[in-house]
Parts: sequence; structure tokens; C-alpha cells
Amino acid sequence: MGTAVSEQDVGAVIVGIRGCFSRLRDVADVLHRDLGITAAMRAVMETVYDGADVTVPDIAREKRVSRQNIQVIVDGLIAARLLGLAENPAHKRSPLVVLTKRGRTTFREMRRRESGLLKAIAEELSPTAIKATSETLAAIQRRLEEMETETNPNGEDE
Amino acid sequence: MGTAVSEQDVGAVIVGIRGCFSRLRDVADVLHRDLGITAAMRAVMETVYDGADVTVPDIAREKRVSRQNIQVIVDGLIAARLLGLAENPAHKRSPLVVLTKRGRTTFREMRRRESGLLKAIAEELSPTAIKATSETLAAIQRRLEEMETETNPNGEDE
DNA sequence: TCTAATTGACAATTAGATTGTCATTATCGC
DNA sequence: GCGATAATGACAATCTAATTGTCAATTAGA
Repeated sequence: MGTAVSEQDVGAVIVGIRGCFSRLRDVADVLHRDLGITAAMRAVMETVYDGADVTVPDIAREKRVSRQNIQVIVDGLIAARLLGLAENPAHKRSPLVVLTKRGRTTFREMRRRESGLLKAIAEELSPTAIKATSETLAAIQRRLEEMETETNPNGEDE
Repeated sequence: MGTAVSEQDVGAVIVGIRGCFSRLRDVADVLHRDLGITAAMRAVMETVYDGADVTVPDIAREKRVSRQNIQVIVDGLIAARLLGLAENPAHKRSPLVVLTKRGRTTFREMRRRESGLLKAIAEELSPTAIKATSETLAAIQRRLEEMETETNPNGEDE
């Protein structure tokens, strides 16, 4: 009948997601080790680099983690002179998090290295397969998000 | 030009992997919350359930984490009466880790719940896309593993 | 305006994982 | 079979990433 996708096939995708994630974590770790940047730091820097006018709570909301967690990471990055704070015209108490010159340079270097990694992965893969994969993953993610909101419509804590 | 896969397309796959992984973690967490099983516990139970005659160091090697880490998790699962130890004919000091009756029941219940989740995800996805995705993810994982061994051929610590 | 939500600062705790050490036990080369 | 080497269990300390909780200050909204 219409939806003839077996549960096992989806299971194989889940296994693939988990496996890729863990390998990706390991490879990225090695890739940036000499820069002294952890995955958590990189994720925060990415949000600041790509976003505009973000505060600590903004980053936390975007990544759906506690603002206290992000605060600690941001504090560390400020101590490392990779991030700085700028006055927030929209909020006196909550400064904007910005990349320092050094932070921007470092982040671009990370992106440059990752780009090499991506090119290496892309070799021997067909564009069609890559396209199908990213679309399917997006669909799965959407589905999982729906399930989460079905369970907990307001995203409230209990 | 044979390999016309853009770096950006691969980037979208990476983003999808990360996003799915994190959502999957959250959903699975809710799914098994009442059983008191964490992701780490579940992973160990899975290795014991699927594998045969495994010891603590075996599990650690399979999952590529330290044996001390697995030891702590196994200790917890033994305390929860989900795992037990059996004499190892092949090694007097290193007992086999086995599921208790209760552990088997619990793990099957987890699989049963996950099966519902997989079915829900499979709806509205074409079998072709699912198949292509699991194959592509497997290829990406293989590629990442090659990169790791290229960097560190013997898997040695430094 | 007055109340409710947000924020920063600080503290304590947790899960999951690491590294290091030491004595004991296996394994393998000779 | 013996002796060096590797693997194992047990215990400890440490680390990262994240959580929850609290409190005062500030901001936003009805």
C-alpha cells in the first residue's frame, strides 16, 4: 500500500544519524584541537557569526539550552578574547555578544578547515543522493519536532 | 565534471544530521523517562542484548569509549537489577555482562516504544528516499572513518 | 502604573566521559 | 614452561557540558 517504508529501513537511518554524528564530533574535535575551541564554543561562535544582534538569552533560546549554560561558555570565550560585549540599544541590562577581530579570524579559519572536510566527503557521492539525503533528514527533523510539540504544546517546563 | 556536489549541499546534510540527532535524543529521552533509563544505559543494554558473550572492555571497545566509563554504567545497571554478571569460561577475571530477566523485559519494552516512533517517522516518506538516505549516511560514515584512520593509522593514544 | 516576565550573577548538582594508577591475571614469544 | 607484555578490575581525580535553583535588578505588557 501507499506507505511501504519498513520500520527497519527507518531504523537504519537512525543508526546512520547516530554514527555520523559521533564520527563527525571526533573528526571536528581533531580538526580544531590546536585552536583550543570545543564543540560548545564553536556552536556559540557560529550563532554569533551568522546571527545579528544576539544576547546570551537569545543564543540559549535558539539552541534550546539554558541561558546559564550559554553564559558560562560566553564568559570563557570572552576570557579567551574571542568574544566581546557591546551596548544593546534595545536592552540596557543585556549586552550584545559580538566576535572580536581575533574571534572572527579564528572562526573563519574553522570554517576554512571544515570546508576541506566537506569537499572530501562530497567526493564520490552523487549530487542526487546528497540532495535526497538532506531533504529526508529535514523531513525527519520536522516530524520529530511535531512529536515534541504534540507532547508538550507550549514547550513549558513542569 | 564528475563530482558536482557542492560543499554547501554536504553542509546541509551535516546540519540535518546534527538537528536530527539532537531531536532524536530529546524524543527518546521523553519516551523512556518513566523507565529510568538514560541514553548511555540504553546504549549499553543494546550492546548486551544484540551481542553475545560481552565483557565490560568488549563493550567499551565496540563503542570506542574508555572501559572505566562503561564500568560505571554497568555498575549502575547491575544496581538497578537490569544487568548481571556471569562466569566467563574464557577469562577468569573478566565476567560476562548479561541482561537479567527484568533487563530483557525492560529493553524489549524500549524497542517496542521506539518501533512506534519509527513507524510515525516512516509515514509520508518514500521508501526510495529512506533507502537513499541510509546508504548515503553509511557512505559518509565510512568516509569519516577513513579520515580518522588516515590521521591516526593505529588508533593509538599519544 | 503595577504586575509578570526577563536578565545577570552566582551556586550546587548532574550525566557522561576522560586520564591516571596499581595490583592481579592472561597471553604470547621464545 | 617462563618471563615479558598486555588486559582487566577497582578506585580516584578531573573535565565538559549541561541542568536546576535563587535573588535582585530591569524590562515589558495589560
